[in-house]
Amino acid sequence: MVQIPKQQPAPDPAPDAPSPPSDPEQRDAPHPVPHSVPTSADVARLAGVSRATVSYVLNNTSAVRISEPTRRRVLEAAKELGYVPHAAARSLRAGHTRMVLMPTPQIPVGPLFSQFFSELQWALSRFDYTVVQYGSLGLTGEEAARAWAELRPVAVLAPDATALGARGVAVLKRSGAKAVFTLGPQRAEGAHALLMDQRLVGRSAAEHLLARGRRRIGVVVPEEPGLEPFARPRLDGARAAVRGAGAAEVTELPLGYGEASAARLAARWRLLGLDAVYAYNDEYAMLLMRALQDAGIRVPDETAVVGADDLMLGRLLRPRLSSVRIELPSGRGLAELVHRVVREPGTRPEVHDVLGVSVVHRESS
Amino acid sequence: MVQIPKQQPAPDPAPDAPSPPSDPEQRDAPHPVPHSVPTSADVARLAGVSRATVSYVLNNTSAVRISEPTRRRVLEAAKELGYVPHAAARSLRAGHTRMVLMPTPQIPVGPLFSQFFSELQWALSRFDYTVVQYGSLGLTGEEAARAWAELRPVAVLAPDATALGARGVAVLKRSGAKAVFTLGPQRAEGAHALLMDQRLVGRSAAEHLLARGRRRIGVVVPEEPGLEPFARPRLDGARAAVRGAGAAEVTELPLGYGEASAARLAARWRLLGLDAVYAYNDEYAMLLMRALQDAGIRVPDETAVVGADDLMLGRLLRPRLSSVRIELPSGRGLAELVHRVVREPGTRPEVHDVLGVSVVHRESS
DNA sequence: TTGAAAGCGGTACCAA
DNA sequence: TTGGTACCGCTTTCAA
Repeated sequence: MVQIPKQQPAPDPAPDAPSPPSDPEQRDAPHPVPHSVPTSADVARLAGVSRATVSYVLNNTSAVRISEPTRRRVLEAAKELGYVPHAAARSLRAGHTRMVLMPTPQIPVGPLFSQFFSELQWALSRFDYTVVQYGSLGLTGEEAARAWAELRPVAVLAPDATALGARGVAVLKRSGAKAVFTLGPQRAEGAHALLMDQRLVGRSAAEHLLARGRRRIGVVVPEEPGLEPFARPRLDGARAAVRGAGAAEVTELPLGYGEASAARLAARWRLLGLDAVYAYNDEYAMLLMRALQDAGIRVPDETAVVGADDLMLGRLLRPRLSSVRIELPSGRGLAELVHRVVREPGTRPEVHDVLGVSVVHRESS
Repeated sequence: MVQIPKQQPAPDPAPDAPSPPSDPEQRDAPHPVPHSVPTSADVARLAGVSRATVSYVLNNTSAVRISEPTRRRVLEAAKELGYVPHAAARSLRAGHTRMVLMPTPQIPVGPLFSQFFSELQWALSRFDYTVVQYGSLGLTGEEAARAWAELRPVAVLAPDATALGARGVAVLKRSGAKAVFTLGPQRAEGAHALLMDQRLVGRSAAEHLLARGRRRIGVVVPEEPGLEPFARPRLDGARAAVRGAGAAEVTELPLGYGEASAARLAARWRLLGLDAVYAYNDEYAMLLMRALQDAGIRVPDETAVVGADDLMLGRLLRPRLSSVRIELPSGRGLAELVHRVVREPGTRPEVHDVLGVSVVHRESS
């Protein structure tokens, strides 16, 4: 094992002596003194100035000019003590934060969304916002909202699987949030929405299959819980597309993410009498396509297969997997939108339809 | 395009107006006021009690018994106002937080780590910690540490691609962090480490190939930046394994994540004279294996292929992909460790080697 | 150019 | 059982 060099906790540098008689259990500390955290008062003391001056210097307050020598003394003192301002104290005083809170999505996100989120984060930080992801873990809409509201974020971007309801939105707004957005397949009353209408995905896939002359279309619905907010609308979208086309129909196909489940489905495939399948996304599509082939079903001759997300890996199977390519909005655009709403909190909630879809036709369909 | 129901922003369902009958100088508000955020003082006023009492009731303070009628009045007032406590104020007063800060990893994480993280988050919340992911975006170790320290987290779990140095660790500790962990392939002076030694992965893969009688082993190193902290040690691990075996050698193979790059590599494959390749992870392995097959190289006869991460998708190719299965520690275990260190901040930094690896032999090797 | 002091929203001690 | 009040760390008038 690696050797850990010994570590001696620095002795309390500022003995805080002037503590009034009222400093009882502060002394409960055992041996290795927990070394109290330096405050701006400590910096002031060390630099021989007032706390006000420290604040002026450290914030480059433009309304006040501090002499160069003083400035330098303060800066040195701060560095010497390793002073770091206390964000909570600051925002308490300021009466607002620059925090954009984004509850952690409950379901594992793919590379597409990761990329989008990372871009968004970067763009928001250009506007001087601090992006924080907060795990809410199984709290219902309103409870979750209350937990988030305690942090007094200036904006909340909620992946709406959390089912933030109208109530939740209200809680957040009352707590001072200037902008509340949902971000996903559903929307919430009172909140702005970046609506990612998953029906478009299913619709697009189904239309593609119809255009290829297929009529009896299966739609895979993952059995994994948590995927439902995505899977259900995709199925609905496919249904809607087919409804417009005469003599075509949709069959719902539950499928678990594993070879066994796929094999089971493939085994009864011919009984289903389908000539095409849209398989939720590329992973399920790859899984199913392989199982079909193993069961002797010819793709795409007997059954066409199409997935979604246009993963690179889908191109590696033979036949290459057709897929619905999904495009999310630019993080930059969303950041600007958030910024605008924050500055004009009055604006009525808008719904932005942000999902771009297009079919990438390859060999499987 | 699916029609988005034309959006009429529902008239504010709760017309904020009806401030309760008893609401004294709250009336300073002009028109449809931005309606200032209710504080515990507002609750106290509405309930006709002191702020202290409000605090007692809302926190179920056990040292103090509040009469049932008072209790109820306070609770009602709080609900009526939609009161949510201000976390910053609370922690300012308390002198500490229960926040566990986890800087967002810079590189996209796979399902393995996502799962681990989600479990960890859940387990920490059982200990009443609040897990927060904070995007630091391109700050160097010490700057990043300062930014994190402003939040005064009680613990920091840093995916160490952020290169949190000894300095960064010191900054965090001075700011009051009781536990600082790195979490990944490297470690930092002064911090506890959950060392995920990636060399094990490469070593394991190479040993497997050697055991299968292969001698001239290629190791794929992704060209994507950001993967280096993982890729480099994996390569080193493979080198180390081979060094022990006589007459074997390792060839480094840069590869970009795309078919073109893979095809290029495959085209010159026979010139390389390799009889096996360990391809960083399953995605790169799948990519390369397909390219090799397309170039007429027989897998595993001519060249054995092994990946890592044991993705489900790897089982769908033919031959099925052999892979190094990686096991991360249980989130529960780590949560307990964090909790322990928080309670005993004196404990010297320990290095825990947490990566479990095992080869899953399938058909590609 | 600098300092004194009020106060942001809670909590917890002490008195009533 | 309740209320008064002194803080926590920081910013920002207002005076000096």
